[in-house]
Amino acid sequence: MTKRASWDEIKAARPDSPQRRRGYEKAGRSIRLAFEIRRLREARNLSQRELAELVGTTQSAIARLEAGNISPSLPTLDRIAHALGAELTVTFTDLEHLTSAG
Amino acid sequence: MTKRASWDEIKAARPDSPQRRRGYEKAGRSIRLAFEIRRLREARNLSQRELAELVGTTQSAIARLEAGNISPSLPTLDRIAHALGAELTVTFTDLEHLTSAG
DNA sequence: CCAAGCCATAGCGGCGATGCTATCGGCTTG
DNA sequence: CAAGCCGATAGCATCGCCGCTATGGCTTGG
Repeated sequence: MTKRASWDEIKAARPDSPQRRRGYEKAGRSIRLAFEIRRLREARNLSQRELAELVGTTQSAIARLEAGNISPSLPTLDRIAHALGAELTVTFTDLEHLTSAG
Repeated sequence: MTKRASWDEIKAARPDSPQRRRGYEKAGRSIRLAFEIRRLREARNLSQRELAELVGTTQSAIARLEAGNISPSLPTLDRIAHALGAELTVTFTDLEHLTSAG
């Protein structure tokens, strides 16, 4: 059975391999996160070195994150968030129930 | 200079190394994300194998994620979200401006 | 019983993120 | 100029996630 409803359409509408989106989406989010980290850090008047100490790493690691060229792991983001007095939130937003394909 | 305000207190109040929190926080979020993925997948009436195909991976990889024992990477979560018609959101919530230290 | 589909798990190789050291240029302060 | 702090970057080792194959247990249906 498996009444897949309109999911077969979605499958068909898939333009190219999912891997294509990888670099794209990933880069955008990384840059945004990098900005967020820097923003919060400077709001606290912390240097990269000081934040690194709070997080439990080194200055170079923080600089690398703020460069935005990589996709940080959730544990790393979590530790940084806590060190900055913030909270990391990761959520899935269901787009199907909103648009209902209309 | 660097008027660090009450941040020296936070430093001092830090009970143990940041690495201690690692496994703790990480596990909680991983389990929640695992649940979310499974919930969305079943809402679409997709098997692990079908979702794997949409994502561009294998059934075992999906099962591994839904097991919740690991901390998925953001690129992986992103691809899964898209395959499920959802959107991944990662944000920092600033807790300082809310509490203002009492 | 046998076949087919579902999910869980183990093992292995590859690769990206992380931790670390060291270095460099810029800026400020004596 | 010398000293000190700042941030960026390179190089390297290690760790963890990921992709993949293969297997086993479980249920459903002939």
